[in-house]
Amino acid sequence: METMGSLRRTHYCGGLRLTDAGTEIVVAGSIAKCRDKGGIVFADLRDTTGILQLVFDDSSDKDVFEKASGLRSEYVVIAKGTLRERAAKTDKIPTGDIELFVTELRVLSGAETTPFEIRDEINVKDELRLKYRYLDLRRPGMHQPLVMRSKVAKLVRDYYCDHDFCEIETPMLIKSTPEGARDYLVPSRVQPGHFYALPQSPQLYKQLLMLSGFDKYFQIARCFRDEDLRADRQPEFTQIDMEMAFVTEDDVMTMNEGLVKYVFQKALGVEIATPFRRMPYTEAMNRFGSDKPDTRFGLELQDVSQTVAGCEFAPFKAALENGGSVRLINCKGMAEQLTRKTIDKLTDVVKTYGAKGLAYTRLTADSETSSFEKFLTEEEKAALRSACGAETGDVLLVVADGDNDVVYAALGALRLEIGKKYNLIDQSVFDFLWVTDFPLFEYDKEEQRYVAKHHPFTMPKDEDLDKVETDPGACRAKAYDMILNGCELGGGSIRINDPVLQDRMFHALGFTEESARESFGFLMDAYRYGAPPHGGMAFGFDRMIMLMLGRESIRDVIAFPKVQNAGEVMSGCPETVEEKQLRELCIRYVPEEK
RNA sequence: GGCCCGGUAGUUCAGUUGGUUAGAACGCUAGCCUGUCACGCUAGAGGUCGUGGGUUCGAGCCCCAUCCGGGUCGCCA
Repeated sequence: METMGSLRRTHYCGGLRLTDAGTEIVVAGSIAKCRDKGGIVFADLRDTTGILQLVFDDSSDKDVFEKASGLRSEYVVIAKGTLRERAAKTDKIPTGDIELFVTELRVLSGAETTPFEIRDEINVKDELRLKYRYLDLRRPGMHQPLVMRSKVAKLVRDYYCDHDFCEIETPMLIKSTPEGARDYLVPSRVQPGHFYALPQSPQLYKQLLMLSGFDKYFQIARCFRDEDLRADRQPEFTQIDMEMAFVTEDDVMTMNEGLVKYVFQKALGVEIATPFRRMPYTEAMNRFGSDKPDTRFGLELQDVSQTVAGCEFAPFKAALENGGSVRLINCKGMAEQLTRKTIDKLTDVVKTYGAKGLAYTRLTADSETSSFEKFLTEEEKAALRSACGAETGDVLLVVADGDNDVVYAALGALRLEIGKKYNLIDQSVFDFLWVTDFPLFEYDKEEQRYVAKHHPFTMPKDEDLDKVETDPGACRAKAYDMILNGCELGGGSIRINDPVLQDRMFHALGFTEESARESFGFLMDAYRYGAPPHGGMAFGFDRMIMLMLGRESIRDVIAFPKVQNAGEVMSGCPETVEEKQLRELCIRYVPEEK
């Protein structure tokens, strides 16, 4: 192993071109691959910008050539030499026209054989990649998302700062509140038996900053939620969080359309048309069965409850009697693709969302098969087919349930499944959309009460103000979500700035005076001293990067992600701690069972 | 907490109705090779079949339990 001696890097690999030929340079990095031909040695040098071929032959210094023969993958080197045009060029890498004829080589570190090859094309299990995350991150394809994160974070700061926003940090150790996601708890040593929570979002603090007169706030904030993971959900994640005073829904939406337009233009060179389309929540649910509809393809839902009312098919009858609905998707011209066997598989899909089954009618050129039409009269059958525009070649997929949420969830998921499976989705577009007019409350069947759909500080629509007590289910909120390609990119709302209205909200949510004060007393007090109207939103930063780069997993855009059990395989956390640490926190030590 | 999928050489995988010495490719090691770039040729090393029980004359294969990873439902104001 050698030191760098007097050598210092003068250039990075990736940007060198034929026009640089003839210059003497020093490059540094890792050996990606050696090709030792005996009399001539080629070595690909990789740094964070790309790859440059090093070359050694019998005109090389003898010691240098010997050193080159001993190079192995992932050795760390610094090399000085003359950049020259290649005798044999390649268009496989951007630097394929040139190579470095090395005159001085210093091997700064050896390397054992890595558990997997450091190349983009490899296919290795996630488990292994995550255990050796530092090696996984050496792959050029893994650099891209982290570089993009950095770039986008800067653009976000530029945009908001240019619009007079102030970036303010809020605490990471905060009070635990019972509403919403489960908190990560942190025990206090100084106050035994007392706990902090890690923030699920800077929500309350940013609202307080508004009534402190900061007017426009933003923060790129780490957030924590102790809930189960998904491909697009990590327990520790980053939000672009913002809030503005003296604004309406339109103002917040316009400001953030501008942000997205700016970021996509500067970071990807993609022009996004603004303003975005807007779709009320009820329309999104009725047409797409989802509050984050993927509007890049059709297969919209149709409500046929009226048409089949009175028919004798038991599942339809039961659904309608229980206040639910019968809805279907007409898969136009897909009768050949959606075979009986395929429909059986799709039935399993809807069942995971609580549907009891999937009724169908399949109209091929030579036959008409249906799981339910035999229970309908000829008139009812004709009425149903005409209501949904059924023609030869179509397949009707029908879900009926007494719970409309089940019908929406099942058909919404079915729609996505078919769209993905049969490539109906245009992958080349960024399809933005606002979903607006969310319900203020949703009924929690388990707790038998209304809970806040967004959060308890969300302002009701002006025209629904009197429904907060009388008809909570019909009460709409000044809340909006930004949807990109069927994913929730961000969401927000106008907040309640009237303490009286806030009291009514807490009351409607089933809080007693005491329990509301217990959790949110400081906030309620704050609003008594004068608060401007304000609202804002938050974006999932990780998810944004993921969607910008078309990645499948959120783990790809996070340097050191957690796995499904919320642990981190590389370091092995979470881990038990020493009894002494627990005693300091007055937490009883429970030895591990053998 | 539920459901589904996976765990066999360093890696990715194959492994028949349970049957002799568990295979391939890539990687790795050694030798040869002066224009390679998925270099080529020759030879070689490399395996507690995730773990623990059980069934059996015999288990990579069957059964039970368990651990690890992935997807998903619930959950995620």
